[in-house]
Amino acid sequence: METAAEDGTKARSGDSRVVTMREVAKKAGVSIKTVSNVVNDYEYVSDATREKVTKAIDELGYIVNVSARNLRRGQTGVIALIIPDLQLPYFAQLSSLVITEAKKLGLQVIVEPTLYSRDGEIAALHDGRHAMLDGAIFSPLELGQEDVAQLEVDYPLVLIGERIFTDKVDHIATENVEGAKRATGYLVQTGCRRVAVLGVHPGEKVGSAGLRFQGYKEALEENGIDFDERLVVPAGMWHRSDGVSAMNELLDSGVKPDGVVALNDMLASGAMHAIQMHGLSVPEDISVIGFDNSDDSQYLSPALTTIAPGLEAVARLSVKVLKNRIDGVAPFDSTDPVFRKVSSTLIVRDSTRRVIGR
Amino acid sequence: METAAEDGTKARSGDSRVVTMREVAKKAGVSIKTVSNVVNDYEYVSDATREKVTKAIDELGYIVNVSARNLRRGQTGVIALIIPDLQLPYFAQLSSLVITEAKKLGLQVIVEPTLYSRDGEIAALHDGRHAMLDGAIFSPLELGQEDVAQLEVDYPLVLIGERIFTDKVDHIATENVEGAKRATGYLVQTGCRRVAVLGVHPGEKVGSAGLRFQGYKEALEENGIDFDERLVVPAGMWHRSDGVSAMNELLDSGVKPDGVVALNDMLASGAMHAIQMHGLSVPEDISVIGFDNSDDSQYLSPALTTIAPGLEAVARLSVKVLKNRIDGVAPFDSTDPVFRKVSSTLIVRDSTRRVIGR
DNA sequence: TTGTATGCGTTATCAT
DNA sequence: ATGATAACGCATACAA
Repeated sequence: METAAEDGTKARSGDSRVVTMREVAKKAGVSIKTVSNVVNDYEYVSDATREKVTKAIDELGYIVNVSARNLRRGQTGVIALIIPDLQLPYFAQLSSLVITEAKKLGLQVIVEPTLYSRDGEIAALHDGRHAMLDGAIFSPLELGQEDVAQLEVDYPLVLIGERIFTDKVDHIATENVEGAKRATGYLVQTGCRRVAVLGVHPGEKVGSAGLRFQGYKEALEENGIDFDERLVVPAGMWHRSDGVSAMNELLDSGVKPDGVVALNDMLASGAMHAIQMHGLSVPEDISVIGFDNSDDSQYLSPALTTIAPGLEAVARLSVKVLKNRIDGVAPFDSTDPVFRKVSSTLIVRDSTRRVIGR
Repeated sequence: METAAEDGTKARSGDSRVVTMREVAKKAGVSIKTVSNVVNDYEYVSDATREKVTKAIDELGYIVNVSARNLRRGQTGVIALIIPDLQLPYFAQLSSLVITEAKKLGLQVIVEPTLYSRDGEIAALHDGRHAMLDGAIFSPLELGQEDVAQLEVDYPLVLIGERIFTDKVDHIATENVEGAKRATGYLVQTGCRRVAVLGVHPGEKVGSAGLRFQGYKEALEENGIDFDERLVVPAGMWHRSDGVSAMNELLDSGVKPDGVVALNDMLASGAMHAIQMHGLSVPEDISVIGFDNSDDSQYLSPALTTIAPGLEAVARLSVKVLKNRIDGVAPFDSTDPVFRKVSSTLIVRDSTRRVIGR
């Protein structure tokens, strides 16, 4: 790459400062193919030759021309990451991790926010731009059961996240039911008996709200605690202000919970605020647990106990599977789609009471 | 792009489903050059020819092979966005906007987080990978006055953000002094007379803390209010918990402020929490104003009045300047570096009292 | 206004 | 183990 031209014409036309394989070959006294072999870590190159070539490469400051390589290979080394919104902490964190993992495998990432639109998701999947991408990682939000056909694309695609509506595509899933179950179970362990849940989407089943709510119910059942409808508070959005409203509603209704499972950290943050505004304290009067382990959950007052969904593993696995599909190599070169569920972890901080008897 | 091969060998070798310009040319009964002309919106193509070609392109589903074009042009159509941390809301938002703007100009963006390391910033600037990028937008954090030489790179580079330590490089700056001045001035307009400031970095001048603190002082002076050292609270980090500590410190020290300028929204969020924990109310007892207009500032309780730094404009301008530098075209094809300051806006919400007399 | 021919830098096929 | 050479698909001199 060179400096922008200063005369208003095309840059980098004349000055051929770019070092090519040919020049390296000449300097090292070998053929261009040998240089290529060294650059691509071809096995059968004598140590002596390899050394000579490496030296020439260093001295000339040669770097491969990715465009030429891509043209020749029919690949680009670039993958797309299709997500609802880069500004949501959850996805910002995910993107950050995917970028890191991809870099390790020599892949670059184009982040493509669909901004909560079904059309945006479909466009991102079918856009002609995919002709220049090697594959994609897709976190669906709006696409539903009826859109399964949209996922049949002619390039390697890996699904990530909660929704499960097909077994035809590679999928790295997060642990929603189990995570919520763990959260709820932990509150019970600490002595909570009247555990409320915040952020439920009534009627929904396959989304994160539905799955997490299911985990909550399963935990109660396993612990022999009766389900109480009055402790269930819906919230369409999961922003902090929704947590405030939901918690206020609950407290003002007269039901007195001793624990709260918020379906994400923002709701938890809002809930703690509302509790404190009611003159109650967290965790002495009411324990609060969140979900996502968002970056600032540790900076809340008190620091939030929460469930970490294992985004690192999601990023690592999804990139690896995709890369294997692109290269057509093991271990993911079977025709069977990969399905993998990443386990969640409980992060204990100060918004929950200590476990009894410790 | 095609599906991953399923036999463990290289994908897309044999099946030549890829449509080339040659095929389009044949189908349209014109030369390959003419197709190229149409694809690249060359001016002098007769309408009839253009129509024929466009039709053939549609029917064949042709899309240009970007690798080939890049190889030929010596460009890649990809720029880097070098930022400290994608997980910080401010940078997540910025990235999102830059990606959007770049897309409009046909550019793709590789986001490169440097993770608060000076070495990371230097590496990002000088990495050999830049050979395959057309240019970069860089938001420095750790690099300082003594590193100016690091910015002399051989590719188009646009600086963004607060720190100003060279006039040799294109720079789109944000309005720190003016923004903080506006924030402080607004509190005074609403009747505040004892305005505290949270998050100051003592001794620092060129960073955002220094500049924003300067704005605070200038506003007091212009409004004829005495500067009171006891109302200045330092905070090394700008997380929510730092806001809590800083505000607690202030309130416990006995000084009674009637307004608080927090140097960012996180600090403001923490400050409101501390105020409310002290049994005081926002804005009745104390007004609070933040800085950054972060995505969730509107969801705090009460919704936060804050300063929006105009990130949209930063994104738009920086991408535009960079694109012009890459192409070597007007209006940014002069040899003089561009310097542009983006103005900030006051966003009035509920954490500040109403302006008197309204 | 359009066509012909050449080369961008690499990798892959065949030799040797 | 290494070399010669033909593509890959496109953009551009230059010619017509």
